[in-house]
Amino acid sequence: MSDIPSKNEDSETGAKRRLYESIFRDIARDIISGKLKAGETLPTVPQLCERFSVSRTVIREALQHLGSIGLVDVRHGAGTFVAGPDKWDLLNPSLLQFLGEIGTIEFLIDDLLEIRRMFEVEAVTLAASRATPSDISALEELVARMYAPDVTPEQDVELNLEFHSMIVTASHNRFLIGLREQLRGALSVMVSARQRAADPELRTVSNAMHRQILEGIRERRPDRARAAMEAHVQGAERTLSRRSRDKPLDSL
Amino acid sequence: MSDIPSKNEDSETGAKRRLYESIFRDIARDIISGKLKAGETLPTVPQLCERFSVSRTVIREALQHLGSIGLVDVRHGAGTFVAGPDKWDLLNPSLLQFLGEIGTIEFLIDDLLEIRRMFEVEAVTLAASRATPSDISALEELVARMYAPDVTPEQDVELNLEFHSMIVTASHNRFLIGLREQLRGALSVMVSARQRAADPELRTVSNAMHRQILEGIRERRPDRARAAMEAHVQGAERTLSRRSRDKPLDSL
DNA sequence: CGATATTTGTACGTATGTATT
DNA sequence: TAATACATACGTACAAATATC
Repeated sequence: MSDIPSKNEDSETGAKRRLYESIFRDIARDIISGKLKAGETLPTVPQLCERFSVSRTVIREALQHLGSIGLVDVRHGAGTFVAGPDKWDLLNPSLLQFLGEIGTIEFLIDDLLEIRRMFEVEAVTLAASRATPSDISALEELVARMYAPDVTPEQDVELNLEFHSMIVTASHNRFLIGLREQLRGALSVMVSARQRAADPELRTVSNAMHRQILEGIRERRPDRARAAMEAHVQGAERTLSRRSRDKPLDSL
Repeated sequence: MSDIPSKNEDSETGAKRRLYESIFRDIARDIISGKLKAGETLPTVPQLCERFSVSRTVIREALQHLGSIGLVDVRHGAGTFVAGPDKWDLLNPSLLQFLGEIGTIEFLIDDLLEIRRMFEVEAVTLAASRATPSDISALEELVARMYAPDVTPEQDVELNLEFHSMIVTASHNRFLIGLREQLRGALSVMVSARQRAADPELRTVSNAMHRQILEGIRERRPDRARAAMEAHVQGAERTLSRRSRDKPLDSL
């Protein structure tokens, strides 16, 4: 035991702290990419220990995480089995991130757009009847920043996510706020995808809509805020939806 | 080491398998009940090891779980701090169960009703445009069972939850289905509460509404299904809401 | 500011229990 | 029944973050 680094770092990606993570990612990759097929069994825990040169503790942790997002089914006494896509927990941010990195999320786009529409529209309806003065001034400040001329595309994505996040906060529904955390990864994937797919001029249109939404909230007119949000989300649907199109978007 | 039972069982409740669970529950109880106040520090890990006579592994697991539902904040190098209610993860089923057992969930009822309304209404709208013949026949069979004269209150709760669960399945939106799992605990709490609070005659009214919802789905009329679900959920809101009432419900 | 003590984090190896085959 | 495989818990060692003097 002499050449073990004092800090666990991946030489390529840098910044990896937990040993189980790289193992988790390795196996997850193989499952998502289809290299490991549903129903197959993984090697036994001692075999995995040897292959990855780690202790049972680490392998157990990796398998637990894989199990918690539905990629494998660990059965006491029997073995660890690869699970099919229907068992995957699509709400899990790390799984979504993998799907974005490795495979494709195209097959989820329409489901995502739907859930986004209902979530955002309901949130803004509540926000328009409940936002506090401090909620509103925070939103105003954010919208002002969106209008700045020197906003980079990355910043624009960030500001967009922040805008929608603030509206959920302003809904003052604690479950909605909890669900926002669950959906954060999914929404993030979509906002980025839209920006890649859309015209550069989109930002002007989008900002105008943000302002309308804000007006609806500020004037405490839930119907107006709701309608503005519906229009806004429909814009994303037009850009990204696969269901309502004949031709596929190859820019996605 | 002679009188240690070969299986970890709680003599009272029976069926407890993991050592960390009882510790987790002990501490969670003290936090939810207010015995431990926000900002206080828990004993150090070695102290907890001694107090509960278990190893670090077990204490660590208990603290991790407490942290994952937001009851404590474990800070590397500093200690473990009790978190305030605003940090609690209300979507977590075990936390909700605790709140039901120990404290009260009254303060959450209105938030719950709102989230339920939006969730159910949107789900049924999608279901009405997408339900497959097998979805529909499963719903029909379930509604028929609801009309049986000898349904116990417990069965009625179960059938209700199953009805709503099936509608989500029939929406064929994979994220909605994922969220259903997240919300299952919360919805369950509410359906039970309603049954306790409502008139016995409610079941007749409620069943009629279930039938209307089913009709809307079967006829592929999203608007009709949506309206029926809205009426149905408003019934629950009338029974349970605290926001729209002057007098508190003492039957809750 | 720096040295030191305290506290949590990670990983190891091992022993034993329990479910499945 | 026996063999296999996962599950739980223990104790230890060292690393890393924080607090304190």
